[in-house]
Amino acid sequence: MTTTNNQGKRLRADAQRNRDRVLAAAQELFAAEGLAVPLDDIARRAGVGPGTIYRHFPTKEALFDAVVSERIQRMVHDARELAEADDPEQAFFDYFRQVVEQASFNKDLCDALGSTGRQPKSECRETDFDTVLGALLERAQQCGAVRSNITTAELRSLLIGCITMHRRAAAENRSPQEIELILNAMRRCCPPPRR
Amino acid sequence: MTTTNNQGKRLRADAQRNRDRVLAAAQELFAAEGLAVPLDDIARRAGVGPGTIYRHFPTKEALFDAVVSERIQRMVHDARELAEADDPEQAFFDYFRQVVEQASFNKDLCDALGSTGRQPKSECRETDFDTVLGALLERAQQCGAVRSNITTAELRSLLIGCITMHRRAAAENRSPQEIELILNAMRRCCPPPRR
DNA sequence: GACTATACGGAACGCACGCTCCGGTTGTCC
DNA sequence: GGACAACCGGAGCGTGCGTTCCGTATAGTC
Repeated sequence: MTTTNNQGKRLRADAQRNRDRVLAAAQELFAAEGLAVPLDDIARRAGVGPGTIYRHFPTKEALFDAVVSERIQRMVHDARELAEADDPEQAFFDYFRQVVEQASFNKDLCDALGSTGRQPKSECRETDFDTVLGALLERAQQCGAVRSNITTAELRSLLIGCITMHRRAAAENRSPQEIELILNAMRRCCPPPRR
Repeated sequence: MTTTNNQGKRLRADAQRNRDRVLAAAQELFAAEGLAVPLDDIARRAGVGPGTIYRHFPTKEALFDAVVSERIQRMVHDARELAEADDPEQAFFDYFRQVVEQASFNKDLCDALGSTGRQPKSECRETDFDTVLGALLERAQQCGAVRSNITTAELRSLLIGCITMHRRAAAENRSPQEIELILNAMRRCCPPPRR
């Protein structure tokens, strides 16, 4: 993706190249370690000095937001596609599972979705995320697949809880069966026996 | 509680008093802010210099462990009492709710229970905690109140997930209804409608 | 009241990390 | 190919925090 500087002009070729490298390194390291990773590590991984990062992003948090925003945007895109699927039930549960798994392997998403305090830039992306999540939920509820007394706020909370559990299960090398329990609990009524 | 120094002798009166003050301040601040609170803050709150803390605890983490261990020990004690209650079902669910609520208001417990990496000293306390949790679970399962296909590891994961959700609900000023959903899901079969 | 081991406070050290600054380099345009 | 603007690397600054050190104060003992 080509980028423009603050005067609206195209970036010089080397600047664009370095910017891409920084973003790639940041994606990798933020995913692995979350916001806690030192900026110098990102610079080293990108083969770049720390100053170069600040040429492109005013602050470490801005870089983090850029990375997270893009990831969330991709998830929102997936949700929009699923929102038109034939089977609202499967769309809902597939998406839930998908987000849990993705966030479980991306510590940056955990940090971003989990924080109740707001990020400056990714806020709008998160609002989008809540919107599409609500849309998937509503459709699944209307067709009777999901309990009608679950709100979007509760769903998001359940999502974050499941992410926590999934990470925990992964750390303990066991399959996250307890998440199935919760998925079944969200269904309309009497879930079938679990195993 | 009177304490002895490393040679087994009783502490001097002022040392004992300061130690108590440090512990009290640490309990307060760790509960509010978790492990992240600066040690100098604890010292100031205790009306003591930083050096004094190090006279009693070799490291900040040791102080944290002391605080958390005591809190966990109290929870273990509660569980042991409940393990002999007449109604295993109520004992189980009461305890679950109680732990969730307590951890929700004590960030130090979140940090300790939530971390998959091990603490050096509180480890044994946590093992105790797993043991009593398992005992409560088993009794509730044997009397048919709780699904038989839930393991202790899964229960603990559910517990931590619920703590996450409870904190989130509290931050959003709503009642954590999604936790009731999970509690009902743990019951043997068809839960009654939620509201 | 004097003596000594014990304990205290707080200044200071070391380190990690976010961020800035500047002398040198490189792309771009004519 | 030369000139200029854009860009780069990395040394270094400021800050916050865990931890240590040492001159001073005080509890316990005779």
